[in-house]
Amino acid sequence: MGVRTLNKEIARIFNEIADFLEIKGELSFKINAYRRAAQNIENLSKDISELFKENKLHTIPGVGKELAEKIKQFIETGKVKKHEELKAEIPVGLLEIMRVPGVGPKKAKLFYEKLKIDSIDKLEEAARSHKLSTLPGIQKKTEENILKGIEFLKKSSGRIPLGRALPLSQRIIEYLLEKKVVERAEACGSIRRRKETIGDIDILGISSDPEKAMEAFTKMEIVKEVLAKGTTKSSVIVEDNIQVDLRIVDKDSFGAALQYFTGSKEHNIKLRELAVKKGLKINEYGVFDLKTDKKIAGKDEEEVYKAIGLPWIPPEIREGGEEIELALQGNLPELVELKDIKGDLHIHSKWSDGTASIEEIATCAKEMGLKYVLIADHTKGLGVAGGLNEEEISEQIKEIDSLNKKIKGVRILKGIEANIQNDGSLDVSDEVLKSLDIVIASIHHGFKNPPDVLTRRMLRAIENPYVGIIAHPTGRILGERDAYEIDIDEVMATCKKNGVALEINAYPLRLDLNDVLSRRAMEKGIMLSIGTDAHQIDQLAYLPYGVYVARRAWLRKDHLLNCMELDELLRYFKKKRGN
DNA sequence: GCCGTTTTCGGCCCGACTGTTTTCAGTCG
Repeated sequence: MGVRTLNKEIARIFNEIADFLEIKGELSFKINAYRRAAQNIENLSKDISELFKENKLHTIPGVGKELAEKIKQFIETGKVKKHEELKAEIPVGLLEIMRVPGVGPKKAKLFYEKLKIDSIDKLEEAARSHKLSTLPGIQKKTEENILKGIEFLKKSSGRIPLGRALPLSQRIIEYLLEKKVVERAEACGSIRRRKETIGDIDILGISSDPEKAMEAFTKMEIVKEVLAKGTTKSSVIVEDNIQVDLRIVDKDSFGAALQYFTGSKEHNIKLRELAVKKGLKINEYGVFDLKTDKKIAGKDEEEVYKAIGLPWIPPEIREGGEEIELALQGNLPELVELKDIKGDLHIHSKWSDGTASIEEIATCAKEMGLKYVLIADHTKGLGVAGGLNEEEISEQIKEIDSLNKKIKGVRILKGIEANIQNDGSLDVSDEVLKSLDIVIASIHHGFKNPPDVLTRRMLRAIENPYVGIIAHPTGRILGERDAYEIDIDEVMATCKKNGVALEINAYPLRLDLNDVLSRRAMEKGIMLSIGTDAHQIDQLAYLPYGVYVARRAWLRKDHLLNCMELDELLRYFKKKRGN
């Protein structure tokens, strides 16, 4: 199996084992052990097979003797014995049923044992014909809720990309502020942690009149359905079946609530364990002394972390990995910030399939406070995108030279997004590549090549001395296309050897490399490069999404090409080419 | 199933809401 999915696959199997064990009514601690290990494996920056080879599986938090054995089984045979046994014992349909909101392991088991329900269709049929309410503890209301839950599940498109959820949450917050029904509001949950996809939108607010806030929130134009409307909490469904929750808390508890609702769950559990050791208790209202029950913090987040002896931890790295241990030692890295970014290193103009002129791009970038932009249009191998031939590239270079004389304060860099062909060569001659400041190369076709062919193509491109950056290295598009099956570790090793950078493509549906792989690249000493891949002028605004990935990958500014000053950047690539 | 300057055995994070009850289990975040 290609390394790209191994960590995820093992995490998925452990989560599934946990689901099965829940149905069996196993001890919750055992179930949580599987879930904790799954979470840690998914966040692991290293490929798990590497740890296996080095006999270091036990260094993964939450992995002991038993789970290490199961990981070994999977790596060696592609299966986990216990998982297979559980699958034979319990129909997988029960896991599907548990995805219906309101149905957990207990109800799934009850429905299966009493009514032989092992699919969502059968569940729907049984609820409609009121067979469910013949069971103990189930009445009309539960049947109705289950039907609603099934409806929701069918309509919902799964997780929403951050690029959609974040702006939506910001619009809702602006609206609440404008209506003056909240004094302050923040999106929390995975939006605040800037995860690439979001389940639902959680907003936390302070208000002197919570009921008025609830009224305004549930009456928003975009609301399609009100799920619940209480005095301090309401839930609504807006366009595209996205659920939005608003909670109002006291000013004195805002920090504690923000911390609590930002998560992640794993991070919060570790935090609370640490608090208990210090004789404290954390909940969404504050930090309390266990003995006296006296509240000692809660107003803001800094205070909450400080109360348990920690510095404030950036939301992007609150995943329950090693951030708490490092914070305790005072060794948290200084994560890169948007203000550290000096340029956008991947932009298309109307010379190929973009819509903006180079002048418009440069002017906009200057307004954004950027010092440089890399124009990287497609090349002739990508006919559908109006890719440029050598002659056109030379003409574009002339235009950029003259624009650079005209526009001051921002430097337009000459680049190209060369197409990596089937044999790994580029569709542009070295002679032309030589005349450019920075060359990007990427794969745009033949994704389904066998993994070794794809990998070889990529390696050859990286070895081209003029190539500086590999764009969208895994080719995944959220909700549309999985990453291609390249051997990413071999790609990284070759990048390292040749001084080639890997891109964090900031286009919200790409975010490629993702957070986990960007971190792995950084740990291997590879430079990363943020590019918006903008095809329209307003898409230059995607730059922050690249920074979010970088922060989730624990990058500092010295890990990113974009944080170099212009002359430093140019020197870097001159040196790489050997002149 | 994991884990250890209190412990190699006995702990393991916290609270709200809902629907069903009549004190609570199940579900969720």
